[in-house]
Amino acid sequence: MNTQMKEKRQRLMDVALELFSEEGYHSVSISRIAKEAGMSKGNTYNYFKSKQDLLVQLVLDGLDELFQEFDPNHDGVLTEEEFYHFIEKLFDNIKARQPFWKLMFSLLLQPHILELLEDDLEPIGERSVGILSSFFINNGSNDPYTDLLFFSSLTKGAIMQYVYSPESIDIDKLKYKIISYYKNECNH
Amino acid sequence: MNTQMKEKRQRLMDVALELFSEEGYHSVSISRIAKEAGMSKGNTYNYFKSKQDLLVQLVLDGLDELFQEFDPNHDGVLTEEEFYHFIEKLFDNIKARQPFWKLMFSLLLQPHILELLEDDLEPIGERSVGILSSFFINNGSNDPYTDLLFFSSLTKGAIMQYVYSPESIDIDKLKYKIISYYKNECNH
Amino acid sequence: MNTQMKEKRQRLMDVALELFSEEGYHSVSISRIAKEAGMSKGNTYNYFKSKQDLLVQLVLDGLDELFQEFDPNHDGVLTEEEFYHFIEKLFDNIKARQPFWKLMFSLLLQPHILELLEDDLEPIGERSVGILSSFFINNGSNDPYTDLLFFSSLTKGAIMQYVYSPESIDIDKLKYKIISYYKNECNH
Amino acid sequence: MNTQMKEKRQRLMDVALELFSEEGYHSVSISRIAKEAGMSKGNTYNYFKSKQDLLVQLVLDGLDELFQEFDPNHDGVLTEEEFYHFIEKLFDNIKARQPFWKLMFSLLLQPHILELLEDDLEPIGERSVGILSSFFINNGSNDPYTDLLFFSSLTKGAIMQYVYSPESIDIDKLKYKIISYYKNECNH
DNA sequence: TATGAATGAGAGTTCATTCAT
DNA sequence: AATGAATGAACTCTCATTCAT
Repeated sequence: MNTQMKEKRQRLMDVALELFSEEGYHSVSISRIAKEAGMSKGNTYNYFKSKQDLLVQLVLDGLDELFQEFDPNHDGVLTEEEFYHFIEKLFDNIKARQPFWKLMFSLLLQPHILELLEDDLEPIGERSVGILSSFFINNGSNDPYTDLLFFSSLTKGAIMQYVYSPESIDIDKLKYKIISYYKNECNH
Repeated sequence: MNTQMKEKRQRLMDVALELFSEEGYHSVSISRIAKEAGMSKGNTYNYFKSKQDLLVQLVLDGLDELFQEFDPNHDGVLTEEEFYHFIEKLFDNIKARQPFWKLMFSLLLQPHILELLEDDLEPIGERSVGILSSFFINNGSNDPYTDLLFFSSLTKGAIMQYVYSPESIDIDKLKYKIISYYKNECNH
Repeated sequence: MNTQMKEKRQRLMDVALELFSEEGYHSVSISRIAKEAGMSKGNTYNYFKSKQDLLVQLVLDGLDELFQEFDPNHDGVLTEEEFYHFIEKLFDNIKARQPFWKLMFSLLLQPHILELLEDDLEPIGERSVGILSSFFINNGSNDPYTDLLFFSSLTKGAIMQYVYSPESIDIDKLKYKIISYYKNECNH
Repeated sequence: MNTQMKEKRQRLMDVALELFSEEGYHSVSISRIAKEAGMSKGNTYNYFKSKQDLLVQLVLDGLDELFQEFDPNHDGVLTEEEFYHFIEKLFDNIKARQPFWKLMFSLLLQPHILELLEDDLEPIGERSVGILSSFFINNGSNDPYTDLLFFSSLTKGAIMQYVYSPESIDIDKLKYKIISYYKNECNH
C-alpha cells in the first residue's frame, strides 16, 4: 500500500471516527463517509471490506495509538510516581482524543458489536488488571480487586462524563481530585 | 385499556427493553420485537405510535419507577445517613433493573436519541445536582462542584462496569468501598 | 333496515362524501370516516361491504338524487324554455351539491374506479345525449353531435372550475353568459 | 448524467406518466413503476428522490414542453389571428400529449397534491389570465372576466372530455366550432 | 349491532454491497 | 484504483379487512 492509499485510508478513518462518535454507527452511511472523505462509495471497499470492518479497524488503530502512549515498555511494575503519571497521561489522552473515547464507550454498551473486538481487547484488559493490581498490593491494599474496581469506576465514569458533555465538566479539577485521593495516605 | 391489553403492552415493553439494552436501539427492528412478543408487526402500532415512542415510553416508565423509589418527598436536604442510604438503594436498583440502566447508559452515548428525552431528564439532573451539592457543602466541602463530579464519576463508572459485565464485578464490595470512602473522615 | 341504521348509513355517506371530495379517495381511511361519523371502524362493515362499495354507493345515491331533480318525466322532448330551465337547475345543483360534483369529477379522471360505475352511468349518458341532440336538431342544428360536444364542454368546464375553486368564480355570470349564448339567434 | 442514464430517467418518467394518468397517483406504487421500467425499486431513488419528486418532475417537464410550444416570446398582446392560432395549437397539443393532460386534470381535482405545484403553476395561470383578458378587452368585451371564464370553461371541458374518452370525441369538429364561435361577429 | 385488537399485505424509503465500466 | 448505477433485503409504518367479544 503506497503513501497515497495510506492517506486515503486514514482520511476515511478520520471521517468515520468523527461521524460514528457524533451520530452513532448505525446512523452514518457508507456513502456519507465516502462523500465527506472526498471519494466514491464503491471505492471505500478497496480500503475496508465492509462497514463493520471499518469500525473494527478504527478501534484497533485507536487502541494501537493508545498502546504506543501507554506501553511503559518495562517490567509491569508501577511505582507510585508512575501511577500518578499514568493518570495524568490518561486524562491528557481523553482530552486529545475525545472522539475515539466517545466511540469506545458507545460500543461498550453494545455487546454485539463489541464481541468482534473481544480478542483484541482481552489482553489489554488482563494486562492492565495485572499491573494495577500489583500496584495496589504493593501499596498495602488488602483487597486489590475492589481497589481496582474503584479505580476503574472512577476513571470510566470521569471519561464518560467528559466525552458526553466536555463543556460542562472541569476535567482538570476532577483529575487533581482523583490524584490527590490516591496521594492521601488515609487510603493506604 | 383492559387487563389483557395492559399485559400485552407490558410484554412489548419488556421485550423491547431486553432487546434494546442488549443489542441497541437501531439494531432491533419492530418486527423482531413483535415476533418475540408473539404478535404481528402491525399490531404493535396499536400500542405505541412509533418505534421512537416505544423507546420514550420505556425510558419514562423506567424513570417513574425510579422516582417512586427515590423521591424522598422531603425538603431536598440530605443527612449523612440518608446519603449512605441513597447509595445503598441506588446499587440495589441497578442490580434489580440492570436492563433499564444498560439502556439508559447506551442512550447517554447517543446524543441524537437522547435529545428526545432531554425535557424529561433535565429536571431530574438539576434536582440531583442541587441536593448533592448542598450535601457536600453541609459536610464541609470547599469545592462542591468537583466533589459532585467525583461522586457521579464513581457511581456512573460503577454502574457502567456492572451493566456491561455483571458476572465479573462484585458490585457489593464496590458499593461498600464507596460508602466507606465517604464515611472516612479524611474526606471531610 | 330500521330508521336508526338508515341514519347511521347516511351519516357515514355524508362524512365520506365530504372527506373523499376534499382529500381524495385514497387519502382517507375507513377509520377516519368511522371516527368522524362517530362509530367504530369495524361497524362500518355492517353498512358497506368494503371501502370501494362505500364509494360506489355514494355515487349511485348522488346520481339518484340528481335523477329525482332532473328527470323531466316527459317524453324526452325539450322545449327551448325547458332547456334554459335545465341549465338553471344544473347550476343550482352544482352550487348546492358541490362535494358530490367534486367527487364525480375526480373519479372521471380515474377510469379504473369509474369502471365500477359504468353500468349505472351509461344509460344516463345515453339518455342525455338523445334528449339534447333532439333539442339541437329541433332548433335547426345541422351538426347536433358537435353542438352537443360544445354544450357539454361548456358545462363540464364550468362545473370543474367551480368545484375546484368556487370562491374565485362568479358562477352566476357564467351561467347567464351560457344561457344568453343559446338565446342569441346568431347561433341558430 | 450520461446518455444511458438520461434514457432510463426518461423511461421512468414515461412509465410513470402513463400509469399515473391511467390509474391515479396514489394507486400506482414505485415498485410497479420500477418493474414496468425494467429496474429495481431501489434504483428509482437514484433518479428521483421520492415518489412525489417523480410526480413534480413529470409535471414540470410537461409544463416546460408546453412553454416551448406556446411561449410566443412576444409582448403579451394577442391579435385575433394569434388567438385562433393559440386554440389550434392547444388542441394539437392535447391530442399529441394526452397522458400529460390527463394527469394534469386529475391533479387539478386533488388539491392536496396540487399544492406541491402551486408555486410553479401560479405564474402560468396569471400570465394566461392577463393575456386573454387583454385580448377580450381589445375585442370590445365589456365583461372580460366572464368572457375569460366562458373561454376557459369551453377549453377545459373540451380537454376533459377528450382525455377521458378520446375515441368517442371528434375533437377537431369541436375545435372548429369553438374557433368559429369566436370568429362570429355576434360575439363582438 | 358494535367494538377495536389483530392480521397481513403492501406502501415508500434506505443502504450495505456488488459490479460493469 | 475509482466510479456510481444497480440490486435486494430490510426498515418503519399504514390500512382495509376480519373476528372474538
